[in-house]
Amino acid sequence: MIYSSELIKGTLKTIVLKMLRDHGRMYGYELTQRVKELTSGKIQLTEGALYPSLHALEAEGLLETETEHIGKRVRKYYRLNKKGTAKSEEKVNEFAAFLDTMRFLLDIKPAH
Amino acid sequence: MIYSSELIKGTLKTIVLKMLRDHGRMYGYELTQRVKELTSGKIQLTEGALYPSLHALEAEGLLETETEHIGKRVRKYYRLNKKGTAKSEEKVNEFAAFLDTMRFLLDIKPAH
DNA sequence: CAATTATACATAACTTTCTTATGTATTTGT
DNA sequence: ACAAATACATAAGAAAGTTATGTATAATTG
Repeated sequence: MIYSSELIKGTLKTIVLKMLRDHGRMYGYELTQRVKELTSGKIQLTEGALYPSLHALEAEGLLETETEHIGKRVRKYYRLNKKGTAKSEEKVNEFAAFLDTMRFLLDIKPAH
Repeated sequence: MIYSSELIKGTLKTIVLKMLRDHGRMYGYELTQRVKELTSGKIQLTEGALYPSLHALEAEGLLETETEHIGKRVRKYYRLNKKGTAKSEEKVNEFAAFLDTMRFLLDIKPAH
């Protein structure tokens, strides 16, 4: 089952920031693949959502970029800066608290 | 802390369907208050989101309504029908699975 | 007892954040 | 050779909220 996209909505930036915190520098396509792998295909980031989101995070001053040439192809790597690292922690913590509240509200049993 | 609204986005219908499954019939304002209470104010449903959402659920054939007059004021009660009850269970289960996936992806420790 | 706050509904304009579609181009696998 | 995968980007449209506004009645409080 791929989650209905309305659930993903609002969590994309959090996912990206966490992935970058864990893996150091990453490029867009890599992010889509890594998340797909880690979730057994249950969460699939679309490029139409991801690239604008990366641009937005960069514009917010959370990411640094470096471009690399792989053969004739261009690859754009993103990396968290200090502000981005702090934001990443903040976002994940906020989401964790949200999870807790929702688990209580919806009476969801903790996953063993 | 009130959760940034982007997180709530996509969960409103799930919350409403679950509340109705637990409490039987409820009216809109009551829903806002009940959710606020249960979450210690951390989730506050706005009327601008809730009423259209209730109308949509009704249009989807998941809810039955009855109007009651309290003094001179009108109150519109909503109740799950059979289809709505099934949908409520489905939505909560889907959200529970999503939570699990996100907990893994974001490496969030289970709450106590 | 006048004024504020709470109760109770509804809708419209706007914003955010996705999806879907489209475009370009290179590299790899069959 | 052709298809699929890699790799970026943007634009049109949809979904689902927020904020603002509107209408009323009931309860509370200085």
